[in-house]
Amino acid sequence: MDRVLIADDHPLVRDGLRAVISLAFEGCELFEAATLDEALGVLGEGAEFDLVLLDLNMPGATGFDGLDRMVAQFPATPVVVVSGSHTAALVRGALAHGAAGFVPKSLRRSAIAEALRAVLDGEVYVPADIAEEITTEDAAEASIRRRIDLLTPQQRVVFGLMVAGRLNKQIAYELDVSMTTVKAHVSAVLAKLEVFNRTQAVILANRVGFPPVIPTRK
DNA sequence: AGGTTTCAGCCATTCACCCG
DNA sequence: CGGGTGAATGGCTGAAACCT
Repeated sequence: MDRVLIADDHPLVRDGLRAVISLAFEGCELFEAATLDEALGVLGEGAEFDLVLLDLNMPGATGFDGLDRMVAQFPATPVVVVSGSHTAALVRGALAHGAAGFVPKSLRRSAIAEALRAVLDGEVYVPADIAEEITTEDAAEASIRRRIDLLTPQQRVVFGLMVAGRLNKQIAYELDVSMTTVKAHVSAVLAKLEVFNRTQAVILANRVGFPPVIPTRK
């Protein structure tokens, strides 16, 4: 590893990363940036970088847009996200936006060095515990989708209206059937989704992005 | 025949309202 | 304020009609 850019607005964090990298990768040339524009400027100077360590929350960047801009402008440079928080959703989002790895700031020095080596070897690095959490979540969501697949077409329509927040009475009106019919469909949906009430069903729907049904009848 | 859709009837819970 | 009452709503079950 020859050239690394550390992009973080906190000098203390930059110092810490600098110490870890210079210890683990002897002779490595280190560059620093405190804002997103500064980081993009350094990368745009021409010389190739082996790695960028990017903080998601820097001046000029909110959410994943800083990562997006960097990946779009320098697709050949691996970007490792360095973050203070490390929820499964955040890690998943970072990877989806093109990050080559995710390193929590709470990680041990040796683990950070290992993570950077893994990325240099072409791997996508995620801490083991978070990877496990993501795998578990993926399995749970797959299970929800399997259960939703069991619904009949009419049950899916009713479910969609439930997700849209409609009462049984409103669903009955929208579909031009009796309320008891709607209740039967709702009961079938709850049984197939293995939940006890519509609130839990709607939560499952939102978790996997099941679309609400927008009624057409006036 | 078996699955889907529809319905009536029933019970439980929640909430607003009224009355003492 | 607390208890009784009725309406609204959610949910379950059994049964009939319909479709493939």
